[in-house]
Amino acid sequence: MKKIIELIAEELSDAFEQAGYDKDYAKVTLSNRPDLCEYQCNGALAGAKAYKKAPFMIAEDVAEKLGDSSCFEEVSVVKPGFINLKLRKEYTADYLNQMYGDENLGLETAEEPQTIVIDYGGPNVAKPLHVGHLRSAIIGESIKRIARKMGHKVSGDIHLGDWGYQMGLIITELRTRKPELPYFAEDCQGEYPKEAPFTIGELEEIYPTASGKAKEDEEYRKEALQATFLLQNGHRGYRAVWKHIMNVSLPDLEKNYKNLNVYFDLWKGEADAQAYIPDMLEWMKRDGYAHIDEGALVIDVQEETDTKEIPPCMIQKSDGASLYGTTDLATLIQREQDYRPDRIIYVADKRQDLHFLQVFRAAKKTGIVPEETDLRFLGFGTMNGRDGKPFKTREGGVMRLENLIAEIEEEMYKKIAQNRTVAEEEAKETAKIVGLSAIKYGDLSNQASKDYVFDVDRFTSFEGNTGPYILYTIVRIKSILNKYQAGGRTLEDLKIESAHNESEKALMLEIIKYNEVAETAFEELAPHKICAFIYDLANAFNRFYHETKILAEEDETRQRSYIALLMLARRVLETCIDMLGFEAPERM
RNA sequence: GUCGCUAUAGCUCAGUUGGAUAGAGCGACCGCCUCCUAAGCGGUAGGUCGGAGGUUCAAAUCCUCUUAGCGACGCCA
Repeated sequence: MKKIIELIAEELSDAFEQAGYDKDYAKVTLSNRPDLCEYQCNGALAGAKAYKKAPFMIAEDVAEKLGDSSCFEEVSVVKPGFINLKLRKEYTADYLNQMYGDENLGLETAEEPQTIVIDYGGPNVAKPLHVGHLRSAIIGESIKRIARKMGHKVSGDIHLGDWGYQMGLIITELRTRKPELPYFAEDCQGEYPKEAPFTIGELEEIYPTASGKAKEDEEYRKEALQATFLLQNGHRGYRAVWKHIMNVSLPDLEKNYKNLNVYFDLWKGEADAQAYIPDMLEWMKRDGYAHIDEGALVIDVQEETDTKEIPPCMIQKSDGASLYGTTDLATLIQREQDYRPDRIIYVADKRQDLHFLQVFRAAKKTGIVPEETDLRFLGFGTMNGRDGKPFKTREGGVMRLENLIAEIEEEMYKKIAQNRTVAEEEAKETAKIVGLSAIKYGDLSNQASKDYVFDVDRFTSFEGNTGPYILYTIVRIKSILNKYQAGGRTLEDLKIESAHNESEKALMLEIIKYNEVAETAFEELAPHKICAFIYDLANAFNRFYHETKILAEEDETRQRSYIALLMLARRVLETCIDMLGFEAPERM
């Protein structure tokens, strides 16, 4: 379905042309004066200069041609030259009925679906997830769902940190504790045990211990670096330990992400890119893309139009080891081979901006990625505490993600228990669902690129612009629909009538924006626009709800129209929160 | 030092890509439950859009300068 704003713009285009003006001026926007109109066109103001004519006159010429349009109930021309438009109620109702009948709610999916890889999450294996991982997971998951809703072929790739120094640290610590293990015997040729020599709990303790030791003890650090080197160069025993670490760690990561309603299609990591590195380096050198500078192998990425100096992309350290950029480029080779993506979106901390600029340029320059491929970096800001500084525990440490989630759930549980008398089991389950909405909505309702303040009290509140408020609205709708059906009535063959009152019309005008909002959110990779939309929609619904007795309505046709409108509102809301990555409970 | 980002109500944030009277929520104050979930709804107060210039019929939005905060700047990821 065409967007409502397009349909209006088409009417205006025709009118501008008929009146003898360029139709490029017929741009329509949502009204910023809802007291005066619903939609507006400011084209007459813009065209005044070109036609050397008072904007008011242009507006009147256009308005005259709009006179017999079936869209508008009212077309008025105001002061300098605004064209103010009000939709006919029948026209709005008709559009809503079309939405109602469309399983995609009027959203036009991409005519040529793109293959998109979204690189997000980025946890380090063997290290517990902490709040620093939250934004990437939440934003990436939402972008993935939005892109998918738009009809694209999307793969979410977790891009594990599974090949670095932390692996060497763990191996070293394990070796210190249990030197007798076969992995550390130089001459072991046989099979290694299938069972891992540690549990996830131990693993999570081993890493910080080793990391701490390495900072204190230079010898230990060297040993860990050596272990890292050996692992990366095929040491049999270390590879086996690495495999164990992966086997123990991945299910735990999967479980934690599942708690966040985050699911990856691809569990690739840095280790998977290693195979491509030697050839890549060879090729870079042979074809003259890379050269040695200060002992390191680098690719120049400076461009003439740059206003500042862009340091080269480094792909090999002077000691021969690879780095971040190396792995990212090698990963691009792998993705190019496996998926030939039209677009790759990286969701990571905005401080990595320069790094990705370097990698993208290097990838394009060397032909690793074709020129037309859209490499996009979506950088997000820091999650701060209420003091405006990076989020910490009360003790000042890094907050583990599990603890944060548990804290929110606990908070939600208290509120639910306070307000409703439901069974323990259900209250717990609901607290989980509502708590997740609080965390995710709290994050996503801000522009991703900005820092934001994570305020537990505010996010878990049912008042104002929060996830719980949105869910509460959906639950209200569900409740009415359930009661309606309980009366033995069906939800079949419903039809939306023209609005019967102001608040109903306002609700309709909100619902109607859905397809445009979804499209914009995708184009701009901006989940916060969906949040703003559903908040407005929830407000409009709650006002309508407050003023309209639905179940007590005696006129059956009218009641069925209300019910249809509710169904539609509910579908739009649920589709939207699904794009944000959470869901609504049955009751709360 | 160079470059980038940010600055909007007491607090937390929007602002439809240059348009009319800059909007929400929270907090404060005032109303509304015999009625589908009051976890709701309505209202009042609260602003020199960091500052100064400029472009334009029109600037929170574009340009220049400036102040403050944060961040990035070759061998970490």
